[in-house]
Amino acid sequence: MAGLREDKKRRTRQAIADVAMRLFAERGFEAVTVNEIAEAAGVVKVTLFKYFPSKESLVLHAVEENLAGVVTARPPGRSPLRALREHLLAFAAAPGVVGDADELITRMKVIVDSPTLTAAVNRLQYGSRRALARALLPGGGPPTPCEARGGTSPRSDAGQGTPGPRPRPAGVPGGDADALAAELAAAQISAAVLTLQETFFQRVAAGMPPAEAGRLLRGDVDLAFDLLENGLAWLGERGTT
Amino acid sequence: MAGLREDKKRRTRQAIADVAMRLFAERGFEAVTVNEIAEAAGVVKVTLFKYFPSKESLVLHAVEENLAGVVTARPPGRSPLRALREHLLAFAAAPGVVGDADELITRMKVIVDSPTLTAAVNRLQYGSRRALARALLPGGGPPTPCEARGGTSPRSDAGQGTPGPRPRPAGVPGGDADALAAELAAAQISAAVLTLQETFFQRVAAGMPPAEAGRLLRGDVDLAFDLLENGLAWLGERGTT
DNA sequence: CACAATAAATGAACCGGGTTCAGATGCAAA
DNA sequence: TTTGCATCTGAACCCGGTTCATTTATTGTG
Repeated sequence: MAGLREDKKRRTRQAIADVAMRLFAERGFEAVTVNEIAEAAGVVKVTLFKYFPSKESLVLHAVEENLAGVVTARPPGRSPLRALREHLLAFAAAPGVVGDADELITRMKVIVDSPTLTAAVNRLQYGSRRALARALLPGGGPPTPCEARGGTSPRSDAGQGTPGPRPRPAGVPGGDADALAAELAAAQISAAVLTLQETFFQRVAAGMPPAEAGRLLRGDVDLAFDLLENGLAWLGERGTT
Repeated sequence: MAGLREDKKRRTRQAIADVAMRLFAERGFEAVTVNEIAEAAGVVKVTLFKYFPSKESLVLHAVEENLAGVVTARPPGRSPLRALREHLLAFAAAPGVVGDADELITRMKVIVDSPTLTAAVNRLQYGSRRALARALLPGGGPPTPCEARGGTSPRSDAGQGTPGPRPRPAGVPGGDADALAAELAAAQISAAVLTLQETFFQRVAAGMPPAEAGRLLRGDVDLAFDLLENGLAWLGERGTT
């Protein structure tokens, strides 16, 4: 109970992560081998892999967004998009919530500078995207308080403009069209969020203080969600042409 | 010119690719080692890697979409979204354009069944997305008839004028908002296209004949691009929710 | 306090993807 | 035929990651 053991484990884990970040910051992610990290941390490779499942996880262990949770946990009556927008705005208001600023900066620098890590971030996003798709489906969000029952049935063609997934593909059961629409929406949303993250990361990695980057992020979030809500029809008539 | 050498190279390459696909189809991508492939193809590992840069490229050597090209090559007056939609519809009309159907089916089965390969497809999409972002920027598409500026690099223009989307984030130079809007649009578009590809892949991998899958794809493309153009505002009022 | 039971760390071998290098082989032009 | 060059080969190597048997603690119990 005293946790003399637990404590040592915690400290070992922290030591590994710290020395890894230090080496990555000095020489770049790809130029450091896990053996070096382990040796510098006073352990052996196999021990390192007992604490972290992969080399990438040494950097990304804390970097994960779960959009699906935000959607399923939203208060009743709030649209998924609005919930997500507010979630991101909240993050923008307090970007340094985890760890201190300097460490955040170096971490983002390391990520942005390493193709392996950016690819890994992409991969994480892929997972969160599929979860989001399920959360967007009526039956998908398990413990959602609102919304009792959802037929696989159609959406109400709510008048204005050209709303949602209108023309049901012929010959496909309704559920499939719904599922595809949810998948497409999730893909668009998480792609937009990833882009916001990247922009934020790059600003911070370039030396901008997190608070300032957060302020800029606020505007970017609004831009992104306006695009998501209103569509890209403007793409035809760009200003300068 | 006779190319006795070239010919042998071509046949060797084809032999490697063929035997690799056969083994992958039999036992799955991850369960086959490159050594096995090389041996079965009558070469050695090093030779294999001279023909294909990676194990993944044995499957994905032909699978690549270039959306940026479609956008920059569009006829004048056509919006990028319309050009892309028509490009995908054209593909849907003739899905078996490359290779024969059976080979297409097994290849997609292999891809869909392998997490490594789906991740690789994702990674490819990341590349094409950044190219698309550049193509969507006014100065980005080099051979665009209109606005043939010789702008070398992205960052040059301090353009003024109303950006596509409405509210310019305060305190941000115009070029950045434009760039971000292009990046966001590209992210949304290529995410949607990837989703369409995945749906198509999965249908074909499940045994649906490519022509039939193409027919379904047509409806999906329209759904996806309607969503892209008109936005996701409908997400709030899902039908029977 | 001593003594198991248990958890964790170690070293060393192994695997698979990918690269490097010196040397063998063989087409091709002179 | 000779020379030159591209290609193939074998074998060693690197790195991320895993397996396994063994050792070294820590903890809970008699």
